[in-house]
Amino acid sequence: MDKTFNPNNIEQACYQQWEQQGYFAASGKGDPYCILLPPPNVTGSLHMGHAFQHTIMDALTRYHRMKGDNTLWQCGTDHAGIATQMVVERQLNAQGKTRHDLGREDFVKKIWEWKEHSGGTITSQMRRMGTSCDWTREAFTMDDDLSEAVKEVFVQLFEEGLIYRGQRLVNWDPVLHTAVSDLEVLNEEEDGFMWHMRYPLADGSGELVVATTRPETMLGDTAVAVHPDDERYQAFIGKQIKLPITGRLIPIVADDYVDMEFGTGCVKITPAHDFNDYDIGKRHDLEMINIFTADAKVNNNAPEAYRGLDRFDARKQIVADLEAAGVLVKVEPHKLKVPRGDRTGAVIEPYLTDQWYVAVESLAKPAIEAVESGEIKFVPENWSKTYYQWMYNIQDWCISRQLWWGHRIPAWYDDNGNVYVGRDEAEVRNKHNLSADIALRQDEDVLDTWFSSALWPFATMGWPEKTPELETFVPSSVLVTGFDIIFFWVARMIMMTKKFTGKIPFKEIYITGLIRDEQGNKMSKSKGNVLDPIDLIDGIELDTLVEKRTAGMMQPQLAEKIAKRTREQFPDGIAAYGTDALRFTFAAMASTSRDINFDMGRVEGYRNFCNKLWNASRFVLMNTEEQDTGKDGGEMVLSLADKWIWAKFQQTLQTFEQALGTYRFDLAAQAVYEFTWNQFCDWYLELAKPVLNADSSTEAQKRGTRHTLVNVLESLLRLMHPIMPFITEEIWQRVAPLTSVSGENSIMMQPFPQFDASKLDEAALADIEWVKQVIVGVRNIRGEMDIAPSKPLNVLLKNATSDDLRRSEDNRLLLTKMARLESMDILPAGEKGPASASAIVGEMEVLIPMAGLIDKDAELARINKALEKLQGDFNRTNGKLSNEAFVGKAPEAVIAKERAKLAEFQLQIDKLNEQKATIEAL
RNA sequence: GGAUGGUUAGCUCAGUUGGGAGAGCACCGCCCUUACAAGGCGGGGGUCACUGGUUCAAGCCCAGUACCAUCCA
Repeated sequence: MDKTFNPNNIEQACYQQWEQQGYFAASGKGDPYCILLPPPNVTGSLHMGHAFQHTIMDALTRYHRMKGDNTLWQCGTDHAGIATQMVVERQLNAQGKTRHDLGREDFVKKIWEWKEHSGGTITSQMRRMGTSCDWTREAFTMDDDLSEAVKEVFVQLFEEGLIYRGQRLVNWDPVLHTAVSDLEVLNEEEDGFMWHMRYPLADGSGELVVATTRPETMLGDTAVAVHPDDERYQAFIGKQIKLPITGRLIPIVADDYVDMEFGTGCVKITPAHDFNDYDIGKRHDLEMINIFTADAKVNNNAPEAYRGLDRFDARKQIVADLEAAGVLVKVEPHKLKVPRGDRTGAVIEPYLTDQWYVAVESLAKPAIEAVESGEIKFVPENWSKTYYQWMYNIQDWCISRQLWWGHRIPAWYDDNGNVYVGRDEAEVRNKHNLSADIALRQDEDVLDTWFSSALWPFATMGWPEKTPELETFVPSSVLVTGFDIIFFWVARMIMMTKKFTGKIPFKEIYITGLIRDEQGNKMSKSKGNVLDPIDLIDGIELDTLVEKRTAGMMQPQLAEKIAKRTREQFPDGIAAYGTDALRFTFAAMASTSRDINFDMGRVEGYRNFCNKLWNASRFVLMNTEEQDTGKDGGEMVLSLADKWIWAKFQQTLQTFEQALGTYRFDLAAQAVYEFTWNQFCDWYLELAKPVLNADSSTEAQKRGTRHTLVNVLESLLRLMHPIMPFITEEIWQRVAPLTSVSGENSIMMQPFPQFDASKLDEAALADIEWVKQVIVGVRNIRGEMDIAPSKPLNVLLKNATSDDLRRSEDNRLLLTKMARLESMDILPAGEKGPASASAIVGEMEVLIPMAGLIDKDAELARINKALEKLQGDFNRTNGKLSNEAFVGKAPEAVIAKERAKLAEFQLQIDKLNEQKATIEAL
């Protein structure tokens, strides 16, 4: 084995081996355990959030596979309508072309080509992460079978009247020329203005001043509204306004939507371009005047002077004209929420169009019940509130998109505008008796991406066919995902799966935190703070990293700043930490918090941890390979340390499994880290050395310790495997032959360690605790008294109890080696001993005579410091115990504990005082 | 405006029915001791955001305040 752990030598070959052996497929035996991969965008690449969630899913998958469950991790990718279409469109734009130059058919063909080309990016990156999903079942939302499912669902919902077509106000992206859902619109506060304009009454008897953030929409105003209780405007209600510029007559209506406090208390109403106004328009039966084209330019419903103007140019022009007409009262700076498309950043225009909708109310009900009844559980539980909040206020879902990439809506129109829905044109003709000479054309639109991903839990299992997978793996066990798609995806999966299978899609929903940069900022291209998980695995040179972060930016002016920051943050680029270290980092950071600030220091720390494990394994192998490890029998005597490390391992195993059961990967990671480094490496290996090296050890003792070394390590590797698959496999391959394990020749197919209560040896735990205390006590004095580690010491044990005597005798060799003792003698009872530096272990004192070794003042200072602390502890505890209220009301056990503490403090204080006196007398 | 979460060591974070404040990294001192300097041994460092309340006892429970963050309108 190399002296340092070198991850890239082992990972890839290891993975290929697993995949070729078909280890990732469900075994067909045991309880079903299934995880659905939230399908990543097919043309995307793996980001830190994916890497994080995939680590968790893989840890769960590997754990359950090793536990003997029939484990399936169903993977696949999403066609991601808008996102993918935009990627390919941008490529075309770079060549000076648009998708319209190609036409729909060729453009879609281009996207498929691009999908073939880049579709493997995510999956190959996933392989680098070590994900053990069943690639033979990999699905794609636009695959034929999944497309069939989409059609089937659409048709069935339509036939039940749950899908309908209607004209509504939608969020229109004027760049993409498509409707987008509420969830795809970001409302951010921006600086704008509030224009106050004077609207004269038609009869010339007065005027109203309305305030608006969008003066250009006045071209489509069809009313002015005031609050019915507003005393200022009572006389105006029912009168008419003569709109400036267009001269149209519009009514003044009363509606309690109007906020009397806001602006002037008069609101202009533009039903065709504002959601609130739309509702008011409906209530008052107002005319809806659409004044924009699909590009958000002024259309022919407006006066000629403005036609063809972009909406923002039109705004300038209108404001100027209003000013010229003397009806502009004032302009104030104003902060307002501006809706922008999450893809394009374009200001979203509320726009009247024909769209397809899913009536969700009847679907939402069972979906809400599934969570309320506890059939589906959110982890952490709190997220259910977010879910309810949305579900209780759920709106019909606009599912049509004016895109070319996606599942085309299975609806056909004849020349009279009749619409027919069916699985294909033939079915439609057949069903509706439409002869071949009647021209039908299919709807041009495609379905929202989330429509198909909502079917993921059952469509990937073969629905609408009745497959065994559908029977076995629906519901799946747990969905691991981010809170950002609870609405987009999680809720919709629950609705659709309930509707079409009658079952829930998953029993638990584990909501992970969001990975942010070390300062808590969201990672984004424009901030230039993205990390590519693969770069953490393989490492990357500074220049390459800078180039990567600044290439292809939407806002090139930021490039310089990003380059500078990157050079500051990573002056030497990023080291190659390997997959296991990265995975361990993710696990260790997976606490309950909703934001996870990614800290490079942690990755480095866990890379070191890998190295530690590697070297500990080297040590074990050096001492066991080609030696008798007792795997074929032979007499074995287990030392106290051997029994102790087995006991510690049981505790660790328990903690680990408990943590995993509650999705506390951070606690699980901490448990293995602590055991491996602080117990196994720091203590057990050191305690094992004397046994292995001493001439006094019997062959049975050596065999026992070798056996323990290999077998604890082998068990530990299996314990860690779900989190760190590669390094554990690599080491296991060398360690396993030294043990008597059987079965498949890969750690990932081995059983997970089983808790063994008989190995939880309490006596061994207590005894080694004592040994550690003695050793640490001596080291302590060495460290603080500047005694060279190499200097052997004579120690005296004072006031030793029978337990102390037994323990000191039984562990003489260990104590001598590990505390580096020249001698260890027992002070006869009652004897004071020489002036010494001392360590207290229970009732016993470990004395290191000062003569020639220890400075009087230094030891006095040390004692005083300890006394000070002890006195503080004593006073606090004493205060409690002298408080009648405490003694009267606190539980017995707590009082007893406090009394014991007090006695302990007193004992130590006495001993220290005694030492102090002795030393002072020198 | 409504909702949710956060505020603990220099940094990133744990703290599980309320009962002696923890980890990793960073920092300081000493060590190339035959697994590991990506290491070993030892050490320093915290009015647990603030104010009040409940309690014998509060980082933890309750109320309020401040700041930060996210979601919804």
